[in-house]
Amino acid sequence: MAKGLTPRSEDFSAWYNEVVQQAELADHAPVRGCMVIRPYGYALWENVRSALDQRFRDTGHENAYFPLFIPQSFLAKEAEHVEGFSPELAVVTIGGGKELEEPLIVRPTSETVIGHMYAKWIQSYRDLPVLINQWANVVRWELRPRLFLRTTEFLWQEGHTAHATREEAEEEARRMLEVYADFAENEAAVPVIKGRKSEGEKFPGAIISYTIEAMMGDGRALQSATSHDLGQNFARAFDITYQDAEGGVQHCWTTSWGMSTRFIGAIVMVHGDDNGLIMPPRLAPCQVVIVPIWRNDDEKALVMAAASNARDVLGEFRVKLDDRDQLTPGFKFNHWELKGVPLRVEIGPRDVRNQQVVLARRDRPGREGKTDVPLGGLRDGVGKMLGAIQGALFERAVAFREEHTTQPESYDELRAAVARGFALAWWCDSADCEARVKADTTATVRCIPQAQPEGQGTCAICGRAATGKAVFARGY
RNA sequence: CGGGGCGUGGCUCAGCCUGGUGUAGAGCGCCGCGUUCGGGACGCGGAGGUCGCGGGUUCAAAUCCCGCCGCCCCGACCA
Repeated sequence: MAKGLTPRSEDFSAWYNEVVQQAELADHAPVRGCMVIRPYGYALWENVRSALDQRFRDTGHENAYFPLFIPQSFLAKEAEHVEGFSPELAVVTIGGGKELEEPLIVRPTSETVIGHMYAKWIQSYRDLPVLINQWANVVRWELRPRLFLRTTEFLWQEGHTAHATREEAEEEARRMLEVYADFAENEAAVPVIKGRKSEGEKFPGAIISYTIEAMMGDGRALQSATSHDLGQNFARAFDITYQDAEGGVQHCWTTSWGMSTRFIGAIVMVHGDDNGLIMPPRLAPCQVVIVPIWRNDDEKALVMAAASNARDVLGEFRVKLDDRDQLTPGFKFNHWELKGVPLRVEIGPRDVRNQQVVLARRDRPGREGKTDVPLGGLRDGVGKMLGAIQGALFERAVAFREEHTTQPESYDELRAAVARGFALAWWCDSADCEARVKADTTATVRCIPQAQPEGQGTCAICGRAATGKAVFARGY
């Protein structure tokens, strides 16, 4: 076990805070609730960003940038929206030393400004659909901040689209949910449940909110991305209209969807172990670290030559040669394990003699994860093993989720189930039952999964006829 | 906002209860030199602190009293 790192089983929350800071992903900023994303954490975010951005482009979206400041009056135009966001707004009242005529909101999300602009830009059905994404920072004055999971300012992308018909908008919202799920599972190795938010949990101003929910290493759920069908709510509020082919004037149908730096927290909490982070290879800032081992200057020359050669051979991967000569190999092993580098290449005099290296997998601690690989097969071996680690992390996360998911029939069973993980339970879709669970257990309806079982049941809370199965869990 | 905890070198903390031990300590980290290096090395030398801030009590305050500020953790809110 890592020195100075609280075991996950002892205090998951302490483990999380320690690993985020010790692995140098992020640090607390001087302003409460704000964080500094350090280079290692930012590199991870950049990899998340590229993988998502490519998917957005592939689905026809373009990037743009809208302003940080929003006139206060804009927020008020959509009733649910203003009600939902008012408590957590940062408001600028002074600019250039003078009190502003109208206070400015620091954007908590951009539906309103973007809606305002879309109203200007959209005239005809020929202008539709508008498919825009922006990468930006937003500010929400949250009550209890936690690094990555809930910070006052955070980074995200927010997609905003406008369509001619309800069906198109609905299709877009669902498409982007698929994009998020594909990203989460295939890039981050984080298995997710696709579903719909309950009425009480949906985005302020949306008619339907879709979500992907992931299980963290303590059995709690994290909403990892959302995609909203906004119906015509914002189009009406901001007068986003178009003229159709028949000459009539119609309101657009809009969507919005986002994934944030919060997802970094999911990567940490899904894969990490008592030795620190485990980065999924496809997103890892550093995929392979080479640790040279020597006893004297002669060996050092020999080993360093082999090590830098190995680095060149592995040029297609994100590789680092740790040539710091004041640190022992054992220290470096632990250091890079804390940082979650998926694969380590050890090269010592013995390996140089044998024309081989030792590969050590981060996801299998100790000797069990080590294999000898001949130099000739290094490049292929590393490629294959990174793929194997990516797959193993996903499988492990799926297995963990299955182990911690139960299908309660009774209310007592449901209460027990949410204490240790997900409860997939029949639910009558009533807010009363949802509120009762929340009051008794702090768990909420995380989503109503797309994949619904055959047959029918009765609500595990009230016993009335259920409308479907829902995932109940404690969330972040 | 409710509950709990904490502010002392870069980090983690001891010292405070019962004021005075003389230049305020430790471990880790950091700097220099040397020996080491296949799972968190060691020796020697060194740098670094207005004890969160402001008052008060006292011959004397890190220590006692009052006020303030900040941070962390748990809950309500939330991506």
